[in-house]
Amino acid sequence: MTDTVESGSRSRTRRAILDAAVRVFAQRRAASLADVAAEAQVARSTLHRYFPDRAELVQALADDLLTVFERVIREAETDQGPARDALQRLIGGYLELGERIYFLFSEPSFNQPDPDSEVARFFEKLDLVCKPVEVLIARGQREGVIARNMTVDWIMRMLLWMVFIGWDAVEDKALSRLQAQAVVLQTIESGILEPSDNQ
Amino acid sequence: MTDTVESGSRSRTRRAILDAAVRVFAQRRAASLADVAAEAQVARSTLHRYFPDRAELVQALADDLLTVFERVIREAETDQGPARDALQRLIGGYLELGERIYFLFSEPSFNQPDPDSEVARFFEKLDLVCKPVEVLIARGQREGVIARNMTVDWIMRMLLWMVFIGWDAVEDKALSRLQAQAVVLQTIESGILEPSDNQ
DNA sequence: GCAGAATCGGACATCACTGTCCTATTAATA
DNA sequence: TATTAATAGGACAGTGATGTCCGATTCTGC
Repeated sequence: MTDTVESGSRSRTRRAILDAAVRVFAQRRAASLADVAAEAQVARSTLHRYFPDRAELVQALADDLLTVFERVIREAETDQGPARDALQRLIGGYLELGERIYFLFSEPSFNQPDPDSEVARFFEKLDLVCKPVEVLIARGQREGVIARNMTVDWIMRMLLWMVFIGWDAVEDKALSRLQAQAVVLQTIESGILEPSDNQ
Repeated sequence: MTDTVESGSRSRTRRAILDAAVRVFAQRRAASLADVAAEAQVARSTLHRYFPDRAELVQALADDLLTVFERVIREAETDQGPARDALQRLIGGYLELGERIYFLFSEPSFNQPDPDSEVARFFEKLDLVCKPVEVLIARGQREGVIARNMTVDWIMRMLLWMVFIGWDAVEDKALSRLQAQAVVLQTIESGILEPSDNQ
């Protein structure tokens, strides 16, 4: 790590590029680095000085995502209180990830990473970070709150995707942010059927 | 339309290319035309004779998707019987779309089509084809089967995405095809919570 | 105000993909 | 079998993104 201490402007520029990249890639997954630089109001050569090549930028984004993920999950305190409440907190947190989650699903190089690549390592770390969620879901099933006939894996991937779908709907102006939060939660928890009492 | 009557081999080659394109693009959205040609076991020059440029290939795929969509929705007979049964039939049909549905969500040029483009026209047609689904959902809400506090738009987009997620899980070997069908249906209908009677 | 850091704004070579074109083969058909 | 249709397999130029490099300019801290 050469950048043990960064000057204020350096770290500010770095952040600006990272944020711009999130925004740009969220809008168009195949955006060029020139687009990112433009969005960050930075010369393309400057971008290349911070991130020598595209892969490094992507990885910085991935690391960034990992950090936010970790924080969101930690703040949801998934091991506290009733599983259902914890799940609600978690989903609320996930929704904060916003555009970042889109990146997770759309980055081309994430498609089918060969093992032993940087990308593969990222997904391993992601698994680690998501461990508490796994534990929470298993707990929910034990407590009889979450359907036992679904695999933990399915529920975990579904959770993430649903948040993404909600965000996508907001992007499309189909829902407001607030509506999205509510409707995503409801859909995940109880689906689209009207609760029936004649079951 | 110059190709009023195609020779047997011509239409066969065309189909082979189209099918190969679906497979290849499903695996890697940014695949090159060379990849598609290779998968179709056809020279790249041949591919270009059938589809002069990439846009034409994509549009042919889109038209193809539209056809299948139309058939699936028609076969689900969304206007027959109880709304819930019709919904189940529909979801079953959607699942047949398989890889094709991935194309719908992943094709880069579909990201933010400018109005009055071929892509925009495709989405208009898609809306038309999906009209029966819209009607079905509205009917479900009137009949008190489907949650009334969700917009029809949300449910429609959620349906499609959920099928996609299920297909994605199958791709990842996380679920078998049969499991996917069941778990997607259950998730859409009643979410992940265990039905509680103390509500 | 000055020195060093950071940035700008290009020029440049490279690379992968694309679309066009042409000739030699192979397949289909009358 | 002769003729036509269809394909293979390249060569080729154009294009846009990428990564490198460098001189000129602007910003920052002292």
